[in-house]
Amino acid sequence: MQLDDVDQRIIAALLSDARTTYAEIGMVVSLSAPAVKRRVDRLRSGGVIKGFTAVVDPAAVGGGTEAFVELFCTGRTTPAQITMATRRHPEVVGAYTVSGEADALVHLRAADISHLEQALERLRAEPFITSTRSMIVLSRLVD
Amino acid sequence: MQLDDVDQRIIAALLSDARTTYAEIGMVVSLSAPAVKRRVDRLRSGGVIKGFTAVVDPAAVGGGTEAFVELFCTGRTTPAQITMATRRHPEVVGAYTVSGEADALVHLRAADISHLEQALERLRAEPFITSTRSMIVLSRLVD
DNA sequence: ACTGAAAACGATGCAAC
DNA sequence: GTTGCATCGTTTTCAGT
Repeated sequence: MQLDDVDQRIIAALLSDARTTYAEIGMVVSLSAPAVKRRVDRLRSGGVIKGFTAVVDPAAVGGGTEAFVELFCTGRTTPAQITMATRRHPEVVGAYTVSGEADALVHLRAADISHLEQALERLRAEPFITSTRSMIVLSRLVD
Repeated sequence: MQLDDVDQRIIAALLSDARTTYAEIGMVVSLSAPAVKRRVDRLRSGGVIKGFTAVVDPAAVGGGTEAFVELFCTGRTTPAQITMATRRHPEVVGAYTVSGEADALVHLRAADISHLEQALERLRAEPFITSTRSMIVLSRLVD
């Protein structure tokens, strides 16, 4: 999908505040509110904008303890398998297949250390996982 | 800050769609629109809701190639130093101090491999970094 | 916390460039 | 093909109860 400069600026506006009104965005990009809405609609149906969400403090909503876990899997493990498995665990907020020693990297978010330990234990019980290496997040510097 | 069950459901509604109208949320949680707005205002000023943002396809906006980089730092490196340094690089979308072998984990997002390589090179030039270990993201399974 | 009114916003059709 | 204007229905917001 083709994005011109106006689209980029509309996206930038929505990234910084998804509840900005179309008229307000229009002021910035020199377009009328309906024109902005049409572009946003096009961006949404084109898959560029997937949706709008709130940015919530993880600590306030029971996700104050995080970890990144490297997964080492058996030879014939497919990405689809890892996807299915990780989706079953509500603590998983991100999962990626990666190059390097590990096969996958999983981002976990739990209420506290014991919850994290429990989630990790559950994750490690997946049959295709041979071993894991955990990095517990001590502090979030950038996000 | 104290969150009751209604607050949680309001947050859940806004997480799934930040542009949901207060009236619509009110239908779900059995409250009038003004009552919902007052709670959202309270959650915002209380820091639970930090803002609202669009969910954009990274590939469409010049961030289709990602990597997680483990940072190994010199003995007297402070988290503040790492924060300052990583903030200077626009490709850094996340940075965390972690337990384990590495001192920090940095999440990079670049347009393509060569852009990623360039960003990594720039990052590695930071004086307090002794070495790095990169995991290039092959596919995003969950996010 | 609800109700009601005024102002602002969102959505759609139609004409124009 | 995209924009702008006008319109109508809805939503937000602030008062008062």
